[in-house]
Amino acid sequence: MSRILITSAIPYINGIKHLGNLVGSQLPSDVYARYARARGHEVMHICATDEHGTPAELAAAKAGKPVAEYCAEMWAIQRDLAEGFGLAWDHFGRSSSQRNHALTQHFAGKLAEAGLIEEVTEKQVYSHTDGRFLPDRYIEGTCPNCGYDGARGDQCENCTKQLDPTDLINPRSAISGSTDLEVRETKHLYLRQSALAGDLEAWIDSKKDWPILTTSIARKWLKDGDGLQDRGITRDLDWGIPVKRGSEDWPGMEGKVFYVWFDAPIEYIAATAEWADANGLQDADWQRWWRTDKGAEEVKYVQFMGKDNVPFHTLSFPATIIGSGEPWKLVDYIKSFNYLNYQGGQFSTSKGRGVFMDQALEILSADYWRWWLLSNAPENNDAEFTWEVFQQGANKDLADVLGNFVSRITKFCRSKFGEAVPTGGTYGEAEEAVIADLQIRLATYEAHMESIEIRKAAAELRAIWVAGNEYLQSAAPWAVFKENPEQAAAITRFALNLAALYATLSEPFIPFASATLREALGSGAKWPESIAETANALPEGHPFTVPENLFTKITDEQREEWEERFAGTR
RNA sequence: GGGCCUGUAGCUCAACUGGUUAGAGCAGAGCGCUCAUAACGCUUUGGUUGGGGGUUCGAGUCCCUCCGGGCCUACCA
Repeated sequence: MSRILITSAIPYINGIKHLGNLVGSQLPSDVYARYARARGHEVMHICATDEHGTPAELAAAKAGKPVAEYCAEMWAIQRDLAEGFGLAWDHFGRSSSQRNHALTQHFAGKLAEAGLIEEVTEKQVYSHTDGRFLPDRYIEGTCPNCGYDGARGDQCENCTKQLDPTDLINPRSAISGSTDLEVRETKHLYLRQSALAGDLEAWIDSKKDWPILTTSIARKWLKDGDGLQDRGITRDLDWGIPVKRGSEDWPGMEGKVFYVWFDAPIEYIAATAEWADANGLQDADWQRWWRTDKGAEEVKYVQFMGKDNVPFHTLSFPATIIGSGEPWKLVDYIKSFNYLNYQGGQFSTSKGRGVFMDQALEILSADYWRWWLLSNAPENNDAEFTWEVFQQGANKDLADVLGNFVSRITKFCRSKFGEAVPTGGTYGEAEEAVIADLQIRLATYEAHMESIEIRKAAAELRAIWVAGNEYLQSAAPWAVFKENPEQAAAITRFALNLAALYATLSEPFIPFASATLREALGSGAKWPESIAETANALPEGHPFTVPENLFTKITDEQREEWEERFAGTR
């Protein structure tokens, strides 16, 4: 048994996440964490909200609330939705926590000591009307290249030309529309990532088994143009972590905060400290996950994220860790995901396009979403959600293959033998063959889970479900019963034990249905050492109840209604 | 513009470092079963692997080129 630290990319605070966000990090990390726990590993599964930055301030302003209050409310909403989806992390933290304040300031101090922080005076656009500096993206105007009026300060969406805000003709604030702008000088801290480029490249090169999506993005940033660029790690904002050197003030940086991408990944560590605090534990209890001098050397650390997050996790955060000169844990494996598209376009938070977590739970229970999203996870390519494919997949896999298997065997048993595992008869060749087949499939399933091949694991799990229907069909206890009730009893007993096995094996993907099934059968959750031993896990005479149908089918009427309902914007 | 990924049956995807007649699931067709959520099982029809060229004894896999889709490009996060 080993110790596995698992983090999911932390969702931004400014709204409810859509299914694309969910399948890109939180859902696969949950499957992996549940699997690792089931196998008996000691697991720390961490997530949090990412709360700082301009969009959070704007969203709070739009909601008419102080930003701290807004974030607290949104954190609670996201926590509840995560619970609704069965996302079982050990702690769901907040990047605005005191723990993260202290750690972020600590890292900045260490980086400064190591000579990796540079102070740079630069010019930035300030909006008098908005009372704030504007990020390049929040400045709009006419593109000097193509004349498009909606060009942003970083790039023109129309002609794709890279721009500088001062290039724009008639620049205005994208927030208020105000043209009362001025260019001001402001001082910021830069992390000298360029000085660490060699270390980072060697480290990336040593990761032979990482997804190509992960390493190719990292290499692109390392090699492109002049190589890895230094990165500004401070901003002129109110909401954020005040810039300090450890616990000391930082002269000249008063009133500034750290950039959200500097403090967000540090929250993985801070959230683990928050976990210790919340559970009345000591610093040593979280440090054994994160400090290689305090036990974390033996920890396997796995991160889950969408591809847009990869540069920060392969380069910026490791630069912070390595640059600190302290023995912090570096990630061992980064699992990255492509995007899930919605009905031929993109999911979009800003445009309200697609299905959002709260809406998804309103219309169906979490397992439908978990199963379909995970068995179609965008691992090697962007994937596509359409209502028709979703309906087909969920109905076939969950209702017909798994749900109906449980239904047919429990109801058959009830009608012929009553609601207890029947006694009599013995297992023979047919059962041995199923055991042998499932033993191989189990090994394949475990191998896919361990290499975090989510789609393949799901396909193998489905094949394990199918084996139950195949067995029943060929063993035909309903026919055998007429001639040889003892033999029919053995067949039924074997099939009931398969159902119990399925409850255990399916738990990482569909925890709610798995729990329902375990409760109905009165079965345990212990991961099987061998299939043979599970064939009698439910002993003769063991009472059970027939569960409600685990999954009802999505009807054509429902599908059409939802297709209509979610066609526009929320 | 640059970089990366990608194009395989009607649909969604497989195919370890190039190696025998390119495989699954869904959808379609036929048969069977009647325990079950009109569910299940068996059989079966679908592919010049986007086009063209090249390397090789051998190419879905490597190279060139053309066509299509997607992402990233560092101050949204």
